[in-house]
Amino acid sequence: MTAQKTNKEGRIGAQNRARILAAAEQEFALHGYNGTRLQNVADRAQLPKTNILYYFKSKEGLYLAVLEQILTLWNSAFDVATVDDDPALVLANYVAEKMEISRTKPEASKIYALEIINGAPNLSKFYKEQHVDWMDGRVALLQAWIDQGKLSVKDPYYLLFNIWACSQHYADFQAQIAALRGKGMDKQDFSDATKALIHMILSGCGLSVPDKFK
Amino acid sequence: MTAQKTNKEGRIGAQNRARILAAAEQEFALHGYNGTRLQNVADRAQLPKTNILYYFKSKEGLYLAVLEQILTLWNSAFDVATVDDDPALVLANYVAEKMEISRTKPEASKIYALEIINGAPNLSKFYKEQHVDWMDGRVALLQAWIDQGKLSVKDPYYLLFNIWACSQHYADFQAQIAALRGKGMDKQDFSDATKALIHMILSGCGLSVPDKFK
DNA sequence: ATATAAGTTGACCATCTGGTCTAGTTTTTG
DNA sequence: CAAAAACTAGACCAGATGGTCAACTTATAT
Repeated sequence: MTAQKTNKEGRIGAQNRARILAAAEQEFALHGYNGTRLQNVADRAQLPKTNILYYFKSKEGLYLAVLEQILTLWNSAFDVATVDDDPALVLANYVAEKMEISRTKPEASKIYALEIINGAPNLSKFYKEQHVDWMDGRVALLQAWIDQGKLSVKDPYYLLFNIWACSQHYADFQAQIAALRGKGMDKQDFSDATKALIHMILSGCGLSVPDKFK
Repeated sequence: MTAQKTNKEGRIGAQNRARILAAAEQEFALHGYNGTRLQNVADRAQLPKTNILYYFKSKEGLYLAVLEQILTLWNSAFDVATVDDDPALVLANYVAEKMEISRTKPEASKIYALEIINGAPNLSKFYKEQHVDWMDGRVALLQAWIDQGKLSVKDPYYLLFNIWACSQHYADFQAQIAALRGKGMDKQDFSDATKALIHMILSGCGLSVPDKFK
């Protein structure tokens, strides 16, 4: 071997990639995959369109990169909770985390929603299997709490679905929410909505709300 | 004036319109507005593409017709509930209605969700105003129940948002739900999910579940 | 310093797709 | 039975858009 391969990506490259990814996230969230124009992504990133194709092989490649970045957001303390933890605290924290993502990263939530609504054609088999494994583990944990009499729900699946549904709704449907309320949700509104949601979820499980979330 | 204008639409026309609308609903739900090809709608409706443009002036016209049809689904007994009605019964019925729509008309829910996620660019000003009026009225009703001590929630808005979020989730995210459960939701599963949701919603409001929904 | 890799850029193309045009056929109506 | 309206349908086009190409400039490493 002769000269060692350089890092294959200079500082400029890393910076531009990030710029493009951020711009693409906005555009995909706003217009969906098919509605997004590479030219618009380029304009938003203030780079010529050709550069996007230089860094990402194709529109699909760009989308997959955005999607991959989004999936890392889903990580949570709930992932590693055990049967010895307090269900009320764990669930309340999980809801609060989810709501915080909806507040700070609504674009990510929207892109994910669009992907699922369209039948998840671009989520890798690997991710799907991993997600099923995660779900199995969390359902088992919830079931253990149920068996211990710490949690009162019939089916753990529906509990998780409802948590996701409500928390993501505040990101995905923000246009409707703002229209119906007459104003957008500010930080305080999110705090109130989070408390309301935690109250509802925990009440439904026969748990009382920890002071921290009252 | 000479001959009176005929009905402007024969029997064939009405039938074809319905066929096209049904096909378009499927396609729009599956691929979104931009991802939908008129040719695919035509194939699904088993009609030549040109016919679609004949009955609906343009792709946008077709989409608007589909959307309009969908909005009529949203009508509910809750719309006309009064302060003298029983909150538990009214809310439980409302949730059950919403879940039934998710079960029987998931495409409609998906198209609506796609529309809102993208900022509701095609919902008419008229519809939006009407929706705000509806919301104001329903919020007032909920507030009246709260004032009477029949209902225990801090903010009626979040209650309604959470009801919509959960019920629509079972339609919009059916791909994810089926993947995580290992099988799709059948009628019995929907019945269970509906009971779980009603239990959660009513618990969160300090209401007990009517026998009918247990 | 200079060679090599990384990054930039405008010109250009192939294809796809919504929509038009025209010419015809069927249905309805008086 | 005509005449008019409703409906069918293939051929075709204009514009948009993802993507390629080749030439160029800048950065990096020895």
